[in-house]
Formats: sequence, structure tokens, C-alpha cells
Amino acid sequence: MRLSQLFGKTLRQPPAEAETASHRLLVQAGLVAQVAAGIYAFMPLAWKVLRRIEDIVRQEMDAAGGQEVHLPALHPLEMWQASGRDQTMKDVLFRLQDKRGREFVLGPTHEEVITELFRRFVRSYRDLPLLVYQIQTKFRDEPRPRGGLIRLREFTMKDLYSFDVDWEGLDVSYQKMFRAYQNVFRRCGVPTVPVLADAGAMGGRDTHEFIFPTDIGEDSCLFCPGCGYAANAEVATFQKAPAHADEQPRPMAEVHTPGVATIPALAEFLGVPTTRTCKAVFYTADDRPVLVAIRGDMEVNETKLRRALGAIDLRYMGEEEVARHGFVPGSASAVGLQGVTVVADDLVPRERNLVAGANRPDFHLLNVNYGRDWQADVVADIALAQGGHPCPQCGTPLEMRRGIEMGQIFKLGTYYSEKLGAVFLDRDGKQRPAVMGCYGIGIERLLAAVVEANHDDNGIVWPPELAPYQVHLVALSLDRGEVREAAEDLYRRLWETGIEALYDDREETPGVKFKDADLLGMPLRVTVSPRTLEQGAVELKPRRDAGTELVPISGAVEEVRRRLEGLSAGG
RNA sequence: CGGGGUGUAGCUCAGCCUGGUAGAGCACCUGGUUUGGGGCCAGGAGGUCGCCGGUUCAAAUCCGGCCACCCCGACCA
Repeated sequence: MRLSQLFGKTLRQPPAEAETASHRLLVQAGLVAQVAAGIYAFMPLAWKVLRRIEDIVRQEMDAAGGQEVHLPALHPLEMWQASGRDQTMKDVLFRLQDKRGREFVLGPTHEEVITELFRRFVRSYRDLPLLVYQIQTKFRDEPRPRGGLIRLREFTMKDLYSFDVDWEGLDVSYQKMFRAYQNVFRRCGVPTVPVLADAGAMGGRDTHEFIFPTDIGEDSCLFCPGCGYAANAEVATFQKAPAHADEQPRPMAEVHTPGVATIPALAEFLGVPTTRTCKAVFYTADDRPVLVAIRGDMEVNETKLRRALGAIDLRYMGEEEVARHGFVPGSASAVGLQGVTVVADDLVPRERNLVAGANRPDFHLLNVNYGRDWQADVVADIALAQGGHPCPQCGTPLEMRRGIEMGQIFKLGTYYSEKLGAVFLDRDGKQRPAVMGCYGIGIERLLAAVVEANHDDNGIVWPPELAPYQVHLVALSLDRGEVREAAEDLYRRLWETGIEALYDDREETPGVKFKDADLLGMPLRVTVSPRTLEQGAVELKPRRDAGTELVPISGAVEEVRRRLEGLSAGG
């Protein structure tokens, strides 16, 4: 490819809206262009990289026994009504009608369609296990697209669905995918860590997310340096030890606390640790008010809370709304309170003599004891694990890090197969629902992560296996006939040898060309100039190293090939 | 949807407070010069100042409404 002809130009200055390195570099390099919020166009170089990523994914899925299919993006609404996800996912569904008024959704994922196909074609346990995947565009009307390619509304996803006769079979499929995912991310040069995760709207049990640790990540995860425990903060647990369990319950007493409305203020006012307090946090769960009681030094984990309540919609209640319900923000507790569902973190009932709100402005209660003074409708672990909390397995203090979810693997079980009739006849002639798993990877997000993990101050540093071209051929002083001739000849011979080369044949100054070469990030730069030709040589420079080296022009193609092999093998 | 911010040339931004001819750098075109890290000179092209309405003799500028985009929170690959 000749740079003079390439569709897409590098920018001197990155666009103002780009905050993450990957977003900035991809836009500045002219690889991607935003069309609308969360909707991007991919220019030729980016498209080549995306296809290479897809190829890696495809190879690993095939190696694990997957069969690729192509599924529609338009789904009849009825399919989504059948699974119930027209409701549980309604906020992200793009919906439309055909001219007869029939309703469709733009597929945000494909469990419904694939399960329907299973129903039509699979009858017997002899057809199982079955691993089917697709690499296709998915549409989700995300509440907030962000971070360039990190969170899109239209994006490509590799989705594999596994169907097994039983849970043991699913375990095998799950493990295959687990390994395949590790292979994919390793080959793409993106370090990832598998962590325990929440199954969310997908239903199902075990699930792992593959997290790329980075400060720009949207997820928080907890890692144990002692035993390797790793979990998304949404589901992470920790050892909760009561601080005052050995005390005898004392008589409850009201105390005047003028202007004290927060836990830190309360603890300071009374001269007690925050572990002595019980915090009340209000939520609205599917339109009913909920009071959450949790020890004052902890935060509420909304994912756990939603799960404990079996709620679909959960939102934090603002102060005005709390007051509107007749509760007293800043001095609330479950003691003597009516008309609200009470959820207690499972640590609270084990504590004695806590300080809690009196449900009267400027008053709190001392020595509040669970069971004697109040009861909860639900007692569950709803505390948010944070850095420093003891590991649930070994007690070592956990470390919290942010990260981007690169992929997630789920054990779905029989949720969809039962709802949508994906059944087969087992060995005994008995009809059973297939035990399903699903396994997704966001392709554009992976591209963003590749750049995020492989760049320096000057630009992108493509891993060789993903680079759009292997060689960036730079010719300086093209007005000199001998340079043009040598460069053109080298360019032709590289391609004849099967080495993909990008050729900067533009009439630009050396500085411009070198800057662009660094920004665009091909693994090996080859420079031809009057200076090198004087010595009958060309200059080689691997993108990821600082040093340059002259090699004789006669053996240049061979040498380039050797270097590229070295770069790939070097990983 | 709540909170914060920004919309002026392809990109980065000034001008707005204090109303009166729309600007700079980079990019682009022409010519010249230069040639190992975004060089220099001269000339040129390019803008419904996000949209609608209001105030005014006059609106990029003041007022109102709307829209888009970005960032922080509730969702997810």
C-alpha cells in the first residue's frame, strides 16, 4: 500500500474529546472516525487489524471445536418476548417496525436465535456437545457509550454458544473456552486476568470475566496477592468479622445529635469507631422502597443487593425522595419503621449495641440490637468488597484494581433451552433441555485494548500478528532518482516475497515521515535515503526498539524477513 | 435518567463578559526553497459561528427553548 493513496490521514493534533490513549491514537492515526455517539467508522488500516483479530478469534474457536454460523441482525420481537428479555433488556434494545407494523429488534446478542435453531435441527444426545459461534454486529442502545471503542452501541462480538447433555458436559465446554480465551488474549498482546463475575441479565451460574487491568477500566476487581483469589467487585466477598459481638446487649437510649447526618460525623460526635454504627441507605427496587442496613464502615454492593431482592430495577434514592416517603435522611434506621422492605447485611445481626438513626431529625439511638429492636425482611451479604478487606479464602488483604472486561464466559444452564424449547432425547429416550453456555468477546474493544496495551509516547506499537502491514518503508528525498528507484524496487521485492509493506511515497520531509511511521506503528521500519544509498544500504528499525541498523540493500529483503520472524517469535 | 462540561474552517482553539467587517496555528491547493525527527517564504481556497425562536437599527456575542458530543454515576463485550 502506498501511503500517498491511503484513505485516511494522520492528524497533527489529537481530537479534544479523546481521553484514553487508545482513543487518541486510533483517531490521531486516522484509523477510526466517530459517526455518532458509540458509533464508529473503521478506515482501511483499522479494518485490517480488526480482521486479523477476528482471524485469531476464529482460529481459537475452531481449534476448540466451534462451528461458525451467520445469524440475522433483525430479530422478530416475539423471540425476545418468549425469553422474557424484551423486558429485562428493554433499555438497551433498538426496536423498529417493518412497513406492515411487525415489530423487530436489532439483535443485542443471539441466544434467542441460536436456541431456536437448535430446536429445529437437534433432536438427539448424539448431536451433542455442540459449539456454535458467530462474529457479528450487535446493537445495544447503551446508556452511555464511552472511551472511544471501549463501549459502543454498534459493535462486533464473537459469541459462542455451547449445548451439552448435562452439567458435566458444560464444565468441559466451559474449560475449553476458558483456555481458548487465554490463547486469544495472549496472541493479541493484551494481558488479562480471569475473575469471578456476576451473571447479570444473562442468567446462569458460574461466570468468569477476562479483565485487562488498566486505570481507564470501568470495572473494579479485587485480587488476593496471597492465594490468587480474583473477583469483580460486583460479586467479590471478604471475611467479615463482627467488632462488638462479645458484648451484652445494653438498653437502647436516644441521644441528641444536632446537625449530625453522616456516619463520619456521627462517629466523631460520639467518639466511637464507625464499626459501632449502623448505616441506613434507601433504594427503590421495582418501585418499592427499600431500606438497607449495613455497618457504618462499609458500602452497599448494588449488584448483590439487586440479587438479594430479586429485583430487576434498582436505583439509589435521593434525599428528597427519601423525605417524600416520610423517612428521615441522616437519621434513619429500621427501628420502628413501617412501610419499607428492610434488607440487612449479614454482618449487622452479629453485632451488638450499634448506633443507628432514631427516625427523628437530630436524634440517634444507642445500643440498637438486631432481633430485640428491629428485624429485617432479608438478611444477606450485600457489602461491597474494597481494597484492604481480608480475602475470603485466606484472609490476606485484598487489592483493588480497575480493568476492562475483554470477554465473559457464562454457564447459562437450561434457562433459555427451557424457555425456548431447546430439548433433545437422551440415551433413555427421555426429553431433556440442553445445558447451555455462552462466551462473548467484543472485537472493537479488543482492538482498543491492544492499542492501550501496546503503545508508547510516539504512537501505536502493533504486535506483529495484528499489524496491518509488517513493514513501513520510508523513502527520503524522493526527488532523487536513485532513491525513488531503490525504494520502488525494494517495495516490489518485499511484496513478491510475501512481505506486506506500507510504502511512504509522499513528498514529505523526513520528520513528517518518521513521526507518521511511529504513530502508525508497523513492526519494522525500513528507510531508504541518499545517506543509506551512499553505503549501498537501507536502514532497519524495529518499532519497539530505539536502535537502527544499516544492512546491504542487496540482501535487504532477506534480512527484513529474518527480522520479522525474530519479532514474531520474540512475542 | 441525574450531575458537570463543550459546540466558531478538516484538527486544536481565540473572539462572547463590554453587540457593529469572523480570526490564529496546523492541515489543504499553487509556486519556490529545504531534505534524517512534524523546516522556511510567498500566494490561495475553505465557515448557514450546533439548530429554532426572541431582544435590538444591528447578534458568534444578550435572553429562551431544543439538539449533538464529551466526562462522572445507574448497564455491559
